Amino acid sequence: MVEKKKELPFPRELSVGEVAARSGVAVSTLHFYEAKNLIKSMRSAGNQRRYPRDVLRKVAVIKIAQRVGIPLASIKRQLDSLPQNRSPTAADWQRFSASWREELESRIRLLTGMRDQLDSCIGCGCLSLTNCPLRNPWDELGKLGPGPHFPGRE
Amino acid sequence: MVEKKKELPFPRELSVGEVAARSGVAVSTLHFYEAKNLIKSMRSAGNQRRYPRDVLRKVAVIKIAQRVGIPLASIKRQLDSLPQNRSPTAADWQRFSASWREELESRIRLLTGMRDQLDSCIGCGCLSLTNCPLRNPWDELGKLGPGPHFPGRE
DNA sequence: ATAAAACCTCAACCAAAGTTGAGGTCAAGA
DNA sequence: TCTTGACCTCAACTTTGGTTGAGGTTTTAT
Repeated sequence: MVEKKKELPFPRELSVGEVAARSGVAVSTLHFYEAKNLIKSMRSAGNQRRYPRDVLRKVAVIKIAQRVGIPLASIKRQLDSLPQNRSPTAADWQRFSASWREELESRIRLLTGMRDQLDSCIGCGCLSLTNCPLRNPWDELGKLGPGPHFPGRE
Repeated sequence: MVEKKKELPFPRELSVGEVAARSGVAVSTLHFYEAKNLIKSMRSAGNQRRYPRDVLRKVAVIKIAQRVGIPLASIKRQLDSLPQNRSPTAADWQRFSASWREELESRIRLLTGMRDQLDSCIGCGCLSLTNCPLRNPWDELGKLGPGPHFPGRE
């Protein structure tokens, strides 16, 4: 029996409007992401965008990474690192997730360090130009957030 | 005895280059801050900027607030709220410091909430479109960071 | 068959936080 | 005095992450 790939009616390709509606981003944003090579599309006979369903997950990943504070350029590098011969697996996304976690940890450490410094500044009435550690980020605070060198970020 | 204000040689007015050198920001940045009304200057006979020494503290405050993540427009609103009849006191700066602390707290709460969500995402292999709370910021995470409404921020 | 809704491209625009450059003036040391 | 360095203004450019609009085509529903 030759297993012909049938056109299943349900998981068919999505139009840009459908992706926008389902992912919650504007159509213009999808155009923008495509221009930036974060996502790509096939085209219909009449040149309209057609997306595989897995674009929804990609857009979700982009939005979450943005919420973590990762710039699109870095997200693109991460997406580019996915194997192109197959659809990304849960393990692939988990690698992303893990690296975001490191980024988050480091940002939290940095902010917490600042908050604690701010506490002593409140206490001592400082912000003084000579001795407030908040003045020069290269000191104690710098040590708190040298950053685990987020993949693909310079 | 009439107390004539003597020109003290030491705390004299500073040129833009001196302020740049001492505060660590570029001259162009000082111009920019002045254009945005964050700082102001007197002018010499030849139209060059002359700053009172206290501009150094103001610039320091701006830089620290920026490190906390506060946009210049909000910083300006805070600076504008200072009494203009006298030089800012330690108590004035402490109010700033306290409000930054709140801002920091709220950002830390937000990031921590995200990190914890991310943990469960790593655990469950999710990022799934249907059940990952990271997908819709309006849920649990939203509640973590309604923000104490940072003064002068909308 | 036709009209409305959705889509296309390309260019321009927005905000934030500055930087860069052109063309000209001011001030300080040799 | 004269030259160099520091300064002046104003306009344009940069980056990030998009949005808006004009002018034209495709798809879909009636």
